[in-house]
Order: sequence, then C-alpha cells, then structure tokens
Amino acid sequence: MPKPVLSNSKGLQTRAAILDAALAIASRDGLEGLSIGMLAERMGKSKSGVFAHFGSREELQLALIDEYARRFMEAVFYPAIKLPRGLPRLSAMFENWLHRIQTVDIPNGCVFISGAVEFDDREGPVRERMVGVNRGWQGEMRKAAEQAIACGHLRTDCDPEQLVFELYGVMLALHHDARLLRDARAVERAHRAFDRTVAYYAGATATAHLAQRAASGQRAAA
Amino acid sequence: MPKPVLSNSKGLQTRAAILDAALAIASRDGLEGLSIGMLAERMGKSKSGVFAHFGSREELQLALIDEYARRFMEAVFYPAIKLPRGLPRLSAMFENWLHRIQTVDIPNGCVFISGAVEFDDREGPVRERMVGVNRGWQGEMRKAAEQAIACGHLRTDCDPEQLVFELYGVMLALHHDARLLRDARAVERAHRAFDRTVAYYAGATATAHLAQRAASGQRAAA
DNA sequence: TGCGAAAAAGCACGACCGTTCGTATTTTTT
DNA sequence: AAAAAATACGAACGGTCGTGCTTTTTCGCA
Repeated sequence: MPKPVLSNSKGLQTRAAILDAALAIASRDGLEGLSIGMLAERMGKSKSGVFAHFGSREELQLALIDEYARRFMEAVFYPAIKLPRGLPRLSAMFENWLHRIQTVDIPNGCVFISGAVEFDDREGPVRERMVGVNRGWQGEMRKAAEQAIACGHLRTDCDPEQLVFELYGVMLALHHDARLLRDARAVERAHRAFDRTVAYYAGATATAHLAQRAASGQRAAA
Repeated sequence: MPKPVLSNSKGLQTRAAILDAALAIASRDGLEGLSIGMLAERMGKSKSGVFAHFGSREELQLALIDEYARRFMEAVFYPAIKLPRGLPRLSAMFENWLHRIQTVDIPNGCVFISGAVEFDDREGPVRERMVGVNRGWQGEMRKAAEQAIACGHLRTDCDPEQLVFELYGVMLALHHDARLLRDARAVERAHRAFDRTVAYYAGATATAHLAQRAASGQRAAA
C-alpha cells in the first residue's frame, strides 16, 4: 500500500522537506522536468525512500501544486482580505501578487505558469488540479473586482472577468519579459499597466484613489 | 560528420517533412517533450535516419524554432506590412496574430510561449535563439507602434515598449485561458482588451478609427 | 528496555532516452 | 554506365526514468 500514512511527526516532517526541495526543482525545470532521482540525490536520500512518501510521481506533482497554491494564497490572498472591500483590497491583491512574482517567481520560476503551459493539453488529474487552483485564484480576483464595483470604486459597466483577464495578462507578460528577456523594466511596466487598467474601469472616481496611493509613496517615479 | 549537407532535393525534402512532424509534436509536448524516437515512429522512419538530418537533438530544436518563426512571420507580419503605416498596420499585426493564435496555437499550442517557459532559465543556444526570435517580433511590433505615433494615430506620450508589453500580455492571457481553462470567451476578451488599450493610447483621435473598423464588420458584437 | 511499526535504503526490472557505428540502399555526379 | 556521395537503416551503447519488492535501520511508545 503506497498510501502515505498520517503519522505523527517524522514522516510528515521529511515529507515537507521533500516538497520544499521538489518545489525548488520544479520551479526551474517545471513539473515534468522534476525527476525523483535528481530530487533524491539533491536531498542526500535514496530514490526509493523519497518515492515511498508519495507512491507515484503523479501524486508528488499533485502535492506540489497544492503546496505551491498554499504558499501563494498565504502570501498574496490572505493579507489582502484583511483590507476593506473594494479597490483597496483589489489593489492589495495585485500588489502582493506583484511582490511575490518579483521575489520568488522571477528568480525561480512560477509553477502556475509553467504548469499551465505543460499540462494545458494533457488530460489527467494533474491538469485538473492545475485548472482547479487557477480557477480558485481567478475567482477570488473576480470577487474582489465585483465588490469594487458594488462599492462604487469601479464603474458598473465594468466586466469583472474582463478585468481579471487583463490583469492576468499583465502578470504573464511580466513573467515572460523578466525571465526570458531579462528585462528589468518589466516590473515598472506591470505597475503602469495595472494603474492604467484600473484607472480606465474606475472612470473619474479613480483619480482620487490613485493620487492617494501615489502620495503614500508606494511607487517610484518612472 | 553530422553536418547536414546542402544537397539539391531529396535531403531537404525529407528534412522539411521531419520538421513539419516535429512541429506538431513540439506544439503539444513542448521542445523538451519532443523525442527523436517518437518523432521517428510517427513518421515511419528509423530513429537514426531522422537523427542524421540534424546531428543532435539541440540542432533539431534550433531548426524547429526557426521554422516556427518563419511560419509566424509569414502569417502575421508580412501581410501586415503591406498596409499603410500607423494604426492600420499595427491593428493588422494584432488581428493576424489573433487569427493565427485562434487557428493554430490554441488547438495545437504555441512554441513561442511553451518554449519561453521551458528555457527561460536554462542557458544555451536554444534559449538564445528563443530570445532572438522573440526580440525580433517584439521589435517589429514596437516599430509599428512608433510609426503609429509618428503618424499621429497614437499620442506622443505613448511609450511604444509599454504598448507592446501590454499587447503581449493580452496574447499570453488569451493563450492561457483558452487552452488551460478552455474558456471560449477568451478570444472576445482579447479583442476588447486590444480595443481598450489602443483607444487609451490614441486619445480622442481613436474614436473615428475604431468606428471605421467596426463599420467594416471585422468584429462581432459582445 | 524491548517490541512493533514506520521510514529509509538497497536492489532489480523494463522502458525510453540521445547518440554512435557499420552497412545497405538510393540518389546525384562524372 | 561507373563512381561518388548522400541518405536510410538496424543494432547496440551507456544513462536515466518511474516503479516494484526485500531488507535494514530508525523511531515511538508501553
């Protein structure tokens, strides 16, 4: 029975250590580039010892997606929902996302993005999990946008899904230009793109809020 | 001597056939997912026979990138430069791009996008070639944007690289949502995002041009 | 302290990988 | 038609892959 038993301490502890090391590898080489042999070697453990914790490579990939999603939500989503609804919360979600991409995804690679490309036309549980976490995050973004509309921070004719689509595109472009082209200006461009997009959907009421944000010194001048 | 000789007919002919089949595989499984064995099997040829045409797997990948770029330019860029400079040409480049993504990249996968993710932190000739073709295309887009500014179709304070960044993001988001999430509405969202972006950078002068485009029946109503 | 269970290691397997080599076949040139 | 070159093939190499099976080590608890 390869099913990982829910023991008290040691098992889960090394399992977490394995996931941590696996996340580092998968960030660079993708979920498909992650091999158990290399993972075991990098941890100084035996291949079968590592393998036994998950029972299959696919289970390892699934656990890895969950772990990455957990960390992502921890860093991006949960700090943001403590802020008041509307534009403040939506902006915080974007800012936290941007900060995380800068600090972890640009140096190491984003599992969401590489995984999406790797599994977008491969059937199976891994793809479904990938879709699930992605829908989850886009759903939270959409909710925040809807609240911003309800609060009057965004225009009522703003389509929340259209807004999320465009913001996701900004992040994908940032990841692309910063990593493949190694363009340091990509971060500033992402900032500008966000400001411009939100300003458009906010209409006249946006000016005050953006001016307030600028006054709080969150952004460097171009 | 693995160097592919420049013969007259037969060699280049099968080489082209190999590239064609390889492009189909690489679109689905990526440049790293492409194996010579599977490629040979799918062509009904021997592994070594296929191999001999390129001398190494890496050379095959390089040839594949060139071939994909050639087809991309053929379908997207060259038809567009026949149009007058400025917004017509820039819009055509986007429209052709959008059309190609819909007809070939969404069903099969885009080698530019998957390759960018696969090689964005792996040193070597493949990465460099990837960067090269990407810079080439973004450069053409930037030139078209600069001409649109010079023509007075876009505002003079429009940053061409910022515009290209945002348009590239639209395409990446489209590829992501249409392929991973299988969202059919992604195409319409990409259209709207383009119109909104160009309208912003065009300022007041945009309205006339967009109205003209709408009148010509290029776009379905939302 | 010792015992049972959990965890890790050791070993072996079949499959596939890119690559090399020798040779047969086909195409092009002389 | 003969000679030369190009192209294709089949077998084999060393490696790595994921995954079982068996044994040894380690740990938690009475």
